[in-house]
Amino acid sequence: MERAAVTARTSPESARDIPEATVARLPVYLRALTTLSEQGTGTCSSEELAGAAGVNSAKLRKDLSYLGSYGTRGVGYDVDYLRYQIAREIGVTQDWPVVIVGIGNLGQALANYSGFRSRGFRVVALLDADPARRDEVVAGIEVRPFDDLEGIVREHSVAIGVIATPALSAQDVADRMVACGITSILNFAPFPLNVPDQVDVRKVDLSIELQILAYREQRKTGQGAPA
Amino acid sequence: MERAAVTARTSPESARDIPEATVARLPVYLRALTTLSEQGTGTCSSEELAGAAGVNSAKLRKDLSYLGSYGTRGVGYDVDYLRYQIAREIGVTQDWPVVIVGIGNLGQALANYSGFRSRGFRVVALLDADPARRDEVVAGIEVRPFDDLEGIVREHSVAIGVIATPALSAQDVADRMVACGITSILNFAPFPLNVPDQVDVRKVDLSIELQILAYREQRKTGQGAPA
DNA sequence: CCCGGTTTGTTCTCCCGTTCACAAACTCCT
DNA sequence: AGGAGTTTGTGAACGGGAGAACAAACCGGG
Ligand SMILES: NC(=O)c1ccc[n+]([C@@H]2O[C@H](COP(=O)([O-])OP(=O)(O)OC[C@H]3O[C@@H](n4cnc5c(N)ncnc54)[C@H](O)[C@@H]3O)[C@@H](O)[C@H]2O)c1
Ligand SMILES: NC(=O)c1ccc[n+]([C@@H]2O[C@H](COP(=O)([O-])OP(=O)(O)OC[C@H]3O[C@@H](n4cnc5c(N)ncnc54)[C@H](O)[C@@H]3O)[C@@H](O)[C@H]2O)c1
Repeated sequence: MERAAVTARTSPESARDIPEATVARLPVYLRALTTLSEQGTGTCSSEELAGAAGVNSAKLRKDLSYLGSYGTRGVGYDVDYLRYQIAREIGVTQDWPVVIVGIGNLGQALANYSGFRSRGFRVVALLDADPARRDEVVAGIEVRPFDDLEGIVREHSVAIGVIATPALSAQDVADRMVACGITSILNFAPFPLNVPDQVDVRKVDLSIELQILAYREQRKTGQGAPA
Repeated sequence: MERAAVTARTSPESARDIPEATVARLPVYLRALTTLSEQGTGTCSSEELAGAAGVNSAKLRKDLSYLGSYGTRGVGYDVDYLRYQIAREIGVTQDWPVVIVGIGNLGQALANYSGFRSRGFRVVALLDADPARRDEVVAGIEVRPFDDLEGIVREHSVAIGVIATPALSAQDVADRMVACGITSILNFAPFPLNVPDQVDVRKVDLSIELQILAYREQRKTGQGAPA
């Protein structure tokens, strides 16, 4: 493995570079472990956990092996211990401040979602360019003008921004975010954002998901049109 | 590849099996082409289209080659012609009826989203188990009891269902959907659905997206904690 | 102390997707 | 008509991820 050299020079504790695909599954394991823990399960095998997470057990074990050797052969994994290790690896042991820009249909739903808070994300501000939206209070947070972005980002050291504006505004918003020092963006607008290399963007595009389903659906029915 | 046999029996025109990854990008190209068309662009090169879609031009050409040879060497692609070909391949030349179950924060945002309609998806019903939600009208559509699912699915030949209920209800809802004949599910609840093989599920998990960003963010700052 | 049963961690192989690079094909200008 | 310039479509090399399979490690009982 030629990556051994690189791995060796990184910092001592848990800093090996984890494959992209594995990183995307760790949150799923985390959630499954939380559920198991709440059910009072103290220990679980890779088979059980894989079942709860909806993945193959071999894949699960391989994924966990990137973090280190946290299991015990012949026994399994200690639920709470493993949960903490994954949480620490992902970085959700502490709170991440987040700003949401674009408080329309989707932005309001996001602001109202309790699942973010419980997973280590704290919405510190809701921003919207529309003056009519000011003074509105969504999820107990006042909607503020978009120009307040820079001040808020500095004050709370915000690193993560969420874009829920129309597609046409998305690039402008992203540019402003980057200028303020935000380095991670979750984009709901159907527009391919152009950002500097050091800035990470993840996009969520609901229409695309439906279109993928439509494609498969069409093939199932022998490309017949729906009703 | 053992799936070749299956492919062979499908109908003659444009029924090659397209790689998963390509299918996921076709909607992106479709949107980029629509934008170009609205701007009055009649022809575009793979380089231009790739730029508008945010991908590599080589990848774009390879993706399009799975559909057939719709370009002209030395010239490029006819925007409207290519757009139609992709739309036909995906199956969005006709309307797909869709039901949304769970009309809470997220379900309401989805119901109000105009982008689905314009991309070939028609919300035929909003369903919720909470009696308090009945008689509410969201996006001009009346919220109906969950038990109406079967009748609606039959009446409109619905093949695609969207789940926006809490995680604990998601599996029940999915089971009911499958029992009614729905064969494609878009799941927003953070729960790994268990469905028969012939049913396609795509999940959208917003918390996971944020957690992936948090992981990368943590590595950027030398695993330091945020403010 | 030893042995059978269990489960992890890892190795190996295969497949899918990405990217490079280039020949084939087309246009336009002379 | 021919050649220069442009752009597509694809063959081939490469890297990463999925899954099977197995050896190493652990537990408990005798
Ligand atoms: N609603 C959904 O379910 C849904 C589904 C899929 C995709 N999307 C996408 O998510 C985005 C938001 O959707 P929506 O339905 O909430 O739209 P919306 O029109 O309800 O809300 C958009 C909000 O963004 C604000 N805004 C516009 N320009 C801005 C700017 N430059 N700076 C700050 N704020 C600005 C508007 O004032 C408005 O409040 C869109 O890009 C849409 O395509 C939404
Ligand atoms: N709101 C968000 O932005 C957001 C973000 C990420 C994930 N999610 C997920 O999306 C789902 C919905 O989120 P939400 O914020 O809209 O929740 P919500 O509580 O606002 O709405 C859930 C709705 O589902 C209905 N419901 C419950 N059980 C049902 C059943 N068995 N059949 C039919 N309807 C039922 C409830 O009556 C309620 O109206 C949740 O699983 C949540 O984790 C939401």
